[in-house]
Amino acid sequence: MKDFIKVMKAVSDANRVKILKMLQHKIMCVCELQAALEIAQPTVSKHLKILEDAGLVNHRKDGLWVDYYLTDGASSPYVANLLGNLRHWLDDEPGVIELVKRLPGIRREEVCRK
Amino acid sequence: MKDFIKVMKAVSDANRVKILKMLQHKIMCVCELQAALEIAQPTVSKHLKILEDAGLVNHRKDGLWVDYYLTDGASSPYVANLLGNLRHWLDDEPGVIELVKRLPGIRREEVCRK
DNA sequence: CTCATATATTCCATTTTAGGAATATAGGTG
DNA sequence: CACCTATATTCCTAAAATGGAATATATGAG
Repeated sequence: MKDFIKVMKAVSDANRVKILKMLQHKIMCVCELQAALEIAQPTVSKHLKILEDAGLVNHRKDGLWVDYYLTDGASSPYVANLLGNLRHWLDDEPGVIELVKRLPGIRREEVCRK
Repeated sequence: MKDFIKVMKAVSDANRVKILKMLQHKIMCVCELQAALEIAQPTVSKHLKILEDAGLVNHRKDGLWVDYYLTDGASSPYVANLLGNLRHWLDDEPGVIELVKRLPGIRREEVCRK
C-alpha cells in the first residue's frame, strides 16, 4: 500500500508530471529541467528525489551534471503501468505541448554556466 | 492535466484506496464504510466526495442511506485504467485482506442505527 | 408537525507539501 | 591547493490535505 501511494503521490504534482513527459523525449540534467520548468533549482532537485524514491526515474553522473532518465518500471507494476500510459497520456495537454516544443532549444551548454 | 492530477490525488490516500477496494466487493453506504474503516463519519463523507469528484465512484440514494459504488470509468482513461488495475492490485495487502474478510459481517441494519 | 437517523457541511487543529533563499557538497579546472 | 559550477540539502514560509467535533440537511416514522 505504501509503495502504491508513494507512486501515486509522485505523479500528483504538475511539475513532476511535466518532468516525466520531458524525460520521455530525452535524458536531461537538472539545470535543463530547471530552465524548462522555470522554477528554482532546489525545487527541481526535490521533485527529482520524489520521483526517484517512487521508482519513476534514475540518475547517472556525468561530470558536474547529473542526468535523469525514466526507469524501465521494474520496481513495481504501478510504476510500469504509469510510465507506459504516460507515453501517450497528456500528449495533447497545452502545457506539455509547449514544453516539448521548447525542448530542442534547451541544451545544457547554453542553459547552465551563467 | 488537472483531471489527471485530480485522479492521482484521489488515490494517494490509504483510506480512499481502501474504500475503492471494498466497493469492488459490494455497494456500501456511508455508515458501513465508516464501520469498516473505523474513522469518523464526516471523514468518510469527505473522502467519498473526493473520489466522486475524481470520477471513481458514484452514489445513489436509498431512503436514508446513500449507497456508493464504483463507476464504469467512463469519465477518463485515467479512471478507467486505475479502476481496472485496482481490481487485482493490492489484493495481497494485509490491510486490504483484513478489511475484505470483515466485509460480510458489516451490514447496515446492524452497523448503523445506534 | 415532531422526532430520530443517515449523511453532508462547517469549522478548527495538526500534518504534509511545494517553493524559494541560503548553504553545503561534489566534481572539474588551473 | 584555490576556485568555479552543477546539484543536493537545510531552513523557513505559505498553501493544501487530513481528521474530528459540532452543526446543518434530508429522509422516514409516527
